[in-house]
Amino acid sequence: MVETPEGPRVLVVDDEPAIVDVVSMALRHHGFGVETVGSGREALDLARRWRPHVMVLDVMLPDMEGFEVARRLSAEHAEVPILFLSARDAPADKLRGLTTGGDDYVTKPFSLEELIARLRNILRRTGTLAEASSRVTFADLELDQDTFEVSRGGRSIELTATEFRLLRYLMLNPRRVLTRAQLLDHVWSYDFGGDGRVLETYISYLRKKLDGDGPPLLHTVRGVGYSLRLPKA
Amino acid sequence: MVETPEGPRVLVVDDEPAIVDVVSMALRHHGFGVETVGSGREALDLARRWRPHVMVLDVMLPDMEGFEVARRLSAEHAEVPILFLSARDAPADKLRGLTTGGDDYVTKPFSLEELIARLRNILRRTGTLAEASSRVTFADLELDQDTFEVSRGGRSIELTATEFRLLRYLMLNPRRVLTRAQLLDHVWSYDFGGDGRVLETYISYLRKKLDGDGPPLLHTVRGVGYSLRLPKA
DNA sequence: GCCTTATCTCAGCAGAGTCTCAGGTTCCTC
DNA sequence: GAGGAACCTGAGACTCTGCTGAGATAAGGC
Repeated sequence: MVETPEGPRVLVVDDEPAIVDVVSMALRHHGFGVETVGSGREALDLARRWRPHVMVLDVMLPDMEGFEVARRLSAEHAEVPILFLSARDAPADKLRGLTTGGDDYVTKPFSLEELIARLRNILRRTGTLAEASSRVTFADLELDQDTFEVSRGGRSIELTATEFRLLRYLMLNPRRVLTRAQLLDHVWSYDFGGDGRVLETYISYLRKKLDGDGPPLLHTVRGVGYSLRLPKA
Repeated sequence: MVETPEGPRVLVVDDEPAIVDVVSMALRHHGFGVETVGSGREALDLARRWRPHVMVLDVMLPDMEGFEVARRLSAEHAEVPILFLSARDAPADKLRGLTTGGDDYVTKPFSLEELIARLRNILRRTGTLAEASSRVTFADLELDQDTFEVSRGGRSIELTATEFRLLRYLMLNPRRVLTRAQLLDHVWSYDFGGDGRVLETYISYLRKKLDGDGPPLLHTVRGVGYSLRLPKA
């Protein structure tokens, strides 16, 4: 009844259909096998039967807290690493202790880039994902997804959180032209409804910080989007 | 009752007959199997019975929003990747999030080239279209739809957005003579009402950029249109 | 609560891109 | 070869996109 997916199995648990939809679609697109449920009870049930590699779990569910789901699974020695989704005002003390286990959390609203990066992190730590490296490079650019360090030609560069997400997404898709919509979708939070011109502002910031010395790597493709590539010699 | 088509099955959903006609004709001509309906209810019905590989779906339908159609199919685990058609002034926040899931959108008025290119993209991503490459070649011409790079004989060529669409259409139909009307329809938006002589201007631009060195590939067929072919030796 | 930092909005500017037009050229028909 | 139609192309106008600095707003740290 439940098909066997190709990639790692992810169980998404949230009672908001909008969130479930956008998250599960993005994950499937990235090659994960996805199942979704809307309550703690169903989550427990499917976790036992389907044995997911990781869960994306809202902390506020209609029937019980997400932490309770985690506690019960742990009690029956059916541990699953969990990426918690929390509201912005969730009790910080509970989220704190999470990053020590194999678990992690993101606060709503989050960007899909963020979610997927953290999910991969968890799977890497638990050994499900072979790909061990958290470092991405392009030309003389280096970016480490664990330490959040970025450097160009050995010179360290300080980036803000948004700048980092933007650069990471570009570096994960080198040379490909990414449209405005793709960038806004992946780098900004899924419910970002504002002016698309933020993007231009951040491109400008990034350029100032990393194209300052050396040949420009961040190119505008007029009428389409942006792309990370080496200037032709 | 519904015939089995050769190519990928596309379900076109729009309540404007003009759009449905022009789109479905273009798709059939490109080897797609096409069915059309004019409302959300019919779309859901046919999607369940006919199992299309992809849907072209207007966001504004008489009985429900296109997003609602997508949501319902998703809810019953009958996901179909969707290319949304939206009015230019559609709420940006809803269109956001589409490029993440495997879905995509074009805003009206669109060019058929654009539509077909994005459709192919979706089918490539979902694995329906075997042809994995985003690169098109003809003679010593190369064109990459992901990076928007074009080169002739290894020498890189810079094209503007319109020049690129025009060349892509020609390269996807090598040796065939494309009429003025076909070119205007596919490369410009379907309701382009302006002077048909733009086409000549752009052909001229293209010639200057890519027939500069090497034998001319872009040929005029007087009274009919243009064609991409090797000059006979 | 205050200060700092990050994020987003806005508006003006510069310039690329698109389209129109007109004069010149090529090709075909008779 | 003359005439006309189709086509080519350079120049210019207009549009529209993208860049950037400055300020408003929100978030985070002390």
